[in-house]
Amino acid sequence: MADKQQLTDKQRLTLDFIERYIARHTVAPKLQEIAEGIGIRSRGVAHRYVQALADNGVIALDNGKHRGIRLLKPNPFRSESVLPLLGKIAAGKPIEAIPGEDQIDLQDFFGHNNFAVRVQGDSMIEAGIMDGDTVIIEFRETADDGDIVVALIDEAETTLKRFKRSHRGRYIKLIPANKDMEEMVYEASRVRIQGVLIGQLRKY
Amino acid sequence: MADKQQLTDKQRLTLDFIERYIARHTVAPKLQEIAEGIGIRSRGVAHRYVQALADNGVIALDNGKHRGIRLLKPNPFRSESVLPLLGKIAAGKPIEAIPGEDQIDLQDFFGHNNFAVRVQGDSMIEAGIMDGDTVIIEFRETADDGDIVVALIDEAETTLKRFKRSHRGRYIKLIPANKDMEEMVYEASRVRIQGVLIGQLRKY
DNA sequence: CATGATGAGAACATTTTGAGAACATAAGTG
DNA sequence: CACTTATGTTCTCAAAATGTTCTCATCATG
Repeated sequence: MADKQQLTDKQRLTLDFIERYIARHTVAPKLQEIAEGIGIRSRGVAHRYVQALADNGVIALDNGKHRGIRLLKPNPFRSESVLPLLGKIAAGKPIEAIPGEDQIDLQDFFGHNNFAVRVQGDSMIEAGIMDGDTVIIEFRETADDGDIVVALIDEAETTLKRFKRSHRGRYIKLIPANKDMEEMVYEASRVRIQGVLIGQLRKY
Repeated sequence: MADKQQLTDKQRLTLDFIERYIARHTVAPKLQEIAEGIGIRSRGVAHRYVQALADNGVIALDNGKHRGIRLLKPNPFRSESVLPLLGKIAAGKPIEAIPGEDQIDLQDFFGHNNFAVRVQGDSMIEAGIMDGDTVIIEFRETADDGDIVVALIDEAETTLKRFKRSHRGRYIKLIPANKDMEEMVYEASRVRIQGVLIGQLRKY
């Protein structure tokens, strides 16, 4: 039985790179990308390693096709959309799994009408949305009072604010979450909703 | 040819464009629009990609009809950990795919040693971490000064604070991000790092 | 010295991509 | 309806990108 143990260092590095690449991109890498990924320049050499892995039985090649590498074993780097949720912090005990609430699922973030926008500025800082954060927006043309929306004003300026109707819908208030800034009121016709905030995330 | 094939790069790009277009306009794009959207000039080439997608079964064509493309499946090729990042929203225009558009990849959140914790309390509110947020923690036993860590104090109490050594490492400061709260200093032996903050997210 | 792992890169084969002409049909207009 | 225009479809020609195979070279090791 062919085994990973029999691989040379570079072959293992190559396999590792391929697995990570697929986990990240969902498609296999090109030979050129593999070469760069393992620190060499030659496509030919990369191909030699790939061929060795195929001979070894850990991958299969779709002969001649671009990106024609398939993994034959489960990918240890595969992407998940759930994370273990280990309970509440500052609760006085070491962190432990809490029965009944055991996973956080980010599937909501990846709906088909969703997109991400990088936030600029501090206008929503009291809502915990800081400069540089990424917000997840669901594409919609309408919003309810209290929603945080991406609004296009006068077809010119885009902004992230809390949404509120006034004067029976003839006017729209866009309310920042920052006490140094003032809310703005526009005629409804000047404001177009581009999407509604459904999530926020930040990387450190 | 109706078999399930791997899509080529351009085919995937085409599918991606079509899905985004439909999400925004509710109708399918014309071939000319697809061509421009994926950066080519030839309607014929765009048609070739569309035909390939139809052969692959991810879309269906209303033969000959204008805008006669229907989506058949949720896109299995867009990674579940990737979202389009529309960065700057083009002034004066509806949100559109921007050439050179980037992606936000949540792959980082799903590492093997990561877990999620629900935050209780306001001790880190000035760092934009609010009550009810979920933080992503990488399991580690050590931290650098300035990291935000999950710390276990006296094997009894768990807390999320900014980490700082003092007195050459004999003491450890745990610093809240809330001016109403005070930083706390412990002997190093009383504090055990459980993990380091690498991300934060919130659902609305 | 013989051997094996490694790397560069040339040369070639095949796949993938692009342009655009030509035609057929759908959609719009009077 | 007749007519025009726009759009979808099919085709050929070509270029670019990628996979494959090869030779040559270096280095370490026994």
